[in-house]
Amino acid sequence: MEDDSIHNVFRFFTEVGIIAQFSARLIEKNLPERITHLHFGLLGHMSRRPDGETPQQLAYAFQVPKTSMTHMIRVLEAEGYIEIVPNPEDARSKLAKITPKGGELLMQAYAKSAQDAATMDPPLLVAQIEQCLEPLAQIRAQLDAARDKSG
Amino acid sequence: MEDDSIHNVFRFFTEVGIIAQFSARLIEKNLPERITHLHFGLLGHMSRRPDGETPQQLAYAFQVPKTSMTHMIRVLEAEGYIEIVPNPEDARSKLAKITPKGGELLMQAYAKSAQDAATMDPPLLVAQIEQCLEPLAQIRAQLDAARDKSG
DNA sequence: TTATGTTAGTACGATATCGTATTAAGTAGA
DNA sequence: TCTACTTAATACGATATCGTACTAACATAA
Repeated sequence: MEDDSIHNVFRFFTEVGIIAQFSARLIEKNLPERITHLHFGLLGHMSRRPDGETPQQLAYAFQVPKTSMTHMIRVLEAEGYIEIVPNPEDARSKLAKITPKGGELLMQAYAKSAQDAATMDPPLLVAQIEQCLEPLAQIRAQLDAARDKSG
Repeated sequence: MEDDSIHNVFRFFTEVGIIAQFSARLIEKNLPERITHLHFGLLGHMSRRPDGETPQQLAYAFQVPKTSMTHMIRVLEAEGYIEIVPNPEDARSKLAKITPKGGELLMQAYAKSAQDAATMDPPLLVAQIEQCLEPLAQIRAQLDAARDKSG
């Protein structure tokens, strides 16, 4: 790879890192005390999987260690946003499912954050976001594929 | 803002979040035990500011609480990657400067990560990266501006 | 100069992250 | 059905994050 390309890759990662941090804050401003953007992501993930997922699957999907996922799940359960039920297919395992209260939280936070985003400079922002959405999705898919090979 | 646009904003944040997490891991694989991608970012930042910056400025630049920055700086200093000197302009304050050892670490980690990125399978989509670099920079600038208003 | 308010950094404590080791359950071969 | 191996989740401990409260230094006005 050429020097210029390498430089661009790092610059890309830097921009992406800053934006990610910003979006995390944007979301967390509209979430209760102990709930983070990762919890929000978990709820969104589960809302698309009504049958529930195992902690293992969730840890993989969010690329965090299993022990961290154990802890996050406990917090969500303690607050009533999800419920943990035994996994009928495997007695070692469990299934985490979103509750109505969790769905409620998800929608509320979504709506409020959308409101916040709308008060910036929507026309410009929206145009630029739409401009990089496809390339970003492709890059992410690529990184996912690379990660599956290396672990 | 329209429903579609809102949806795209969230999708954008999701993609960006995943990519950011990936790049963090990519870098941290090439850093010593206690050093994270945020420390790496700090060193890069300081390398462009040979006169040093105050913890306050660093906390603002990286959008972390002051107390978190205090801790990060301590780790970097304990490992010899930066040095802390009194701020001649303000006796309450300090200046953090990168040391030669810190510059060394920065370059090594940069080189190794570049190597990793270059040899990735499947190969990185450099074209797509370059395609969204400009829009991303503009989005980031816009978010920076919004943040300055709200704190 | 004193009084009042602001700012830089940190001590401290609550909680979060995550690596290592452990337990319980599943699986496969002899 | 043993035995050995693998896997899901967690207990535990070290370290990190970050909110609150504090101290010391600065600034401003009277």
